[in-house]
Amino acid sequence: MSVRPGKSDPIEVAVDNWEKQGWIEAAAPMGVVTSVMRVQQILAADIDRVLKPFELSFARYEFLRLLAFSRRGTLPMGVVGERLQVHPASVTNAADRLERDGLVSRSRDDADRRKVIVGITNRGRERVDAATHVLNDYFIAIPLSGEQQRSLFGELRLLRSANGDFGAPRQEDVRDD
Amino acid sequence: MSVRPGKSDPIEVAVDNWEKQGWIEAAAPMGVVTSVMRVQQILAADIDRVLKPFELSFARYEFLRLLAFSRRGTLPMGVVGERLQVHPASVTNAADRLERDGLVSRSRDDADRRKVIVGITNRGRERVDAATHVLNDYFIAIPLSGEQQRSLFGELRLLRSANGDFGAPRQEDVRDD
DNA sequence: CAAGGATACTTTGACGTCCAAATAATCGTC
DNA sequence: GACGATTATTTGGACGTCAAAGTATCCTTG
Repeated sequence: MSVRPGKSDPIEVAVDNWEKQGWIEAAAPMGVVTSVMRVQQILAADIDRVLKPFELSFARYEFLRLLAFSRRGTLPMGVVGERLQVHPASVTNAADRLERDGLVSRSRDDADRRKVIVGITNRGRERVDAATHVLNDYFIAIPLSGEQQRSLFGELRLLRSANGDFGAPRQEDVRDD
Repeated sequence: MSVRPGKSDPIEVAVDNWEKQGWIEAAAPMGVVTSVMRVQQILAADIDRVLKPFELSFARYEFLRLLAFSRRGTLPMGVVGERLQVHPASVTNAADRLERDGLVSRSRDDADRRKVIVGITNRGRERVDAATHVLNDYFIAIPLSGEQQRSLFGELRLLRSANGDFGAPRQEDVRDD
């Protein structure tokens, strides 16, 4: 797992330390886990930077993006949390902020009045489309070959799968609004 | 990039949506980025759970681990931030908490009295060793083959490298104390 | 049809992390 | 010695996460 001369990669140093301690089995996965954490940190920082001019966090961007893709541009709060895999309180927080900025609006479901329906506004659509455009430029610039991307995606998918991120397709997931 | 029957993986759905919108080039890297974010979230939650009995966050664990590996068990604050790639304020925060718990102690560098030296206490060593033991069990249980781990590590390393995470080996990195 | 349990969301409060900016102390140098 | 650079700390704010409590509504059961 080590590379040529100039060690200096903090994570490789850590892996080496692990092996020196005799934690052979754990060394490689520790390196993988630490790498994921670090790469996430890098990506998050980049994305925040890209999204800053639009006054969107990644979480709020994903929220808007999800609504924009839905058939009617509206979804119940619960479904949003489910799709985005975030805590209900986080959904409420994000919705509060988006509503304050006039990018979404809330209303009650007539059929089930417990449900709160969030809908993207025209302003929200413009905002998220503009942001997506710039974000896509960033994505495209990521220095991985198609093959590397497929491989990486597949391995990460194994980790997500192990966590039960997407079990058998559930009924609720068939429809999209 | 799609798998067999039961779609229902939110990220694959997003990738499909991207492609349907005609954002072909950006679809795959978007999926990769989103996957990294999601996997980090899963790992962080797992690790927090594992570390909870030791009253350590992952950041504080890494802090202690770093000190425990250093020759003298002490490092200047600045070096800690550099190795762990975190903001100075975060280092101070973590050190405050660790000091409060009696796991590290602070003192001034005699040679350069601007520098604050943090040192791990015996209590800190016991704590981090115990935590490492349990954490290693978690790492070993990660469901990836050796080959997959190497591959994953390498691809993540490309992303870190692109960010300039570990350029040419710097002088400061040669020594370890 | 009334009661009780489940469901959907919100609210509040506590944490943890990150960043920016201001402050303080010290070092090196001219 | 004085000035500019370096090293930490402090403060305040923005976010995201979680737990727990609360409200409103739905649905089933007796």
